[in-house]
Amino acid sequence: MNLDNLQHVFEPKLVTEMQQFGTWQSFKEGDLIMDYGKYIRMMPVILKGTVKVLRMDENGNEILLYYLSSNESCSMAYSCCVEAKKSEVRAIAEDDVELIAIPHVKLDDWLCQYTSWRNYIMRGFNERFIELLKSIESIAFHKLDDRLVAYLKDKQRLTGSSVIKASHYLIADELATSRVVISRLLKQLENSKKIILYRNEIKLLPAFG
Amino acid sequence: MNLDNLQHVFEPKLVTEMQQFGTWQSFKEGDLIMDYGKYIRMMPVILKGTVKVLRMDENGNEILLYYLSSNESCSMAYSCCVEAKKSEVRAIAEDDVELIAIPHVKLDDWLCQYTSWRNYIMRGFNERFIELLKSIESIAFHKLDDRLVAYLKDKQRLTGSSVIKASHYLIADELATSRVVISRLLKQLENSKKIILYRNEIKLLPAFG
DNA sequence: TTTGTTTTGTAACCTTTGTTACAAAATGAT
DNA sequence: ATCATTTTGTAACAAAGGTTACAAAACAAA
Repeated sequence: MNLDNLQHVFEPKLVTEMQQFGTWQSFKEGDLIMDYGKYIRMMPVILKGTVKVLRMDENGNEILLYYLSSNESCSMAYSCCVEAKKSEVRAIAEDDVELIAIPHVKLDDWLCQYTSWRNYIMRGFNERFIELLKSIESIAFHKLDDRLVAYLKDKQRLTGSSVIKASHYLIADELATSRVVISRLLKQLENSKKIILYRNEIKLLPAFG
Repeated sequence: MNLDNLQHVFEPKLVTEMQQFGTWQSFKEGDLIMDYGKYIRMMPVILKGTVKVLRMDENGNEILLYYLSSNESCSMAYSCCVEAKKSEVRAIAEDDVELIAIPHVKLDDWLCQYTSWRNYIMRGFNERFIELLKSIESIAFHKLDDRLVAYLKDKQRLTGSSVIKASHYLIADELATSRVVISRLLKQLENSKKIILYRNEIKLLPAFG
């Protein structure tokens, strides 16, 4: 079990407790980690990989909320745990993911005992709030072309690669629009020499910024 | 100081501490309670009235995030407190507002000491997350006419009155669109006998739903 | 009343986004 | 190779929302 990263964030005693009481889980790319309506009894702390968090409405429209990477936690899960609420979001493994699921009894104990844990949790809440605010800003104030560019940059940052593997259909889904619209906008970007399009692949050129 | 409501939520000992360590503040309609970039050192617990929480982007576009009423807290403030962050939102008194501002040293103490406080805080986080998710859903998946209707219903519920006092301009601002568009949609609603328009006033008719 | 300000109504037009439909290209399976 | 499936390209059109411009109405102040 790879707990190296945790050592940098939490005190040794807490890391030991996490090993003791947490459940280690691993997921393959595309695996469903959490789904709408499922009861939440554990809070995940991500050790490795990236988790995609989505929101769907009644009509099946889905939109990307944010990504969680190593040492980040799903804060929403935490606040749900306390009252054993159902999930309001869907979480999918973006690549291979390892995490520790912390049972909710420990969550409260640690909050009192470990300052590092309390800070971690509060920082998580804050970061998640800001992500959601950014998401709202993006949808409310920016046009699709800007949002698409931001989306591609996000992927680039996240994967560390300038080659993005995704179909137009997937992108359309995550930006809550239609495939034709995305194809159109991508083609514009290609025409202005900022990207090159392949099947299931988009190469970001230097001019992309 | 009106702490009656608090008695129903928190144990007496905690209410006493809140009186002792909290700072009582009152605001008139329209007063600025919190603004972008200001440092947050206290967490407000609302005793009376309604607070409007807004988000603005770089270009000055503003959008309504949610309302906070009695016994609700600005959870975002909490998570900011811990690391003395700057505010990411603006909060305005929708009507006359009374609140207690809790200094952040006490926040942590109470988290350990009082289960009622911990639950209150976690419930707050959860409710705020859900509000933001709803907001995202609304913007991403619903057309303006639906959003406008939802907005009016919200105001109705909040004020307990079927007469909404607001200019088209204000509504446009809070829905992040332009005045002309709102006037157009309101006129449609009037034509279909669901509302009646006056200056600075919108009367919701029974047919409004 | 007169004047200035705010609010609302409306038309005309433009841009962005969404929809439908169909073809071509790439890929995978048999 | 042949066939089916997935992905992408593109055109044509529809709808929603944004913008500009101007006038009328309501209101406030002098």
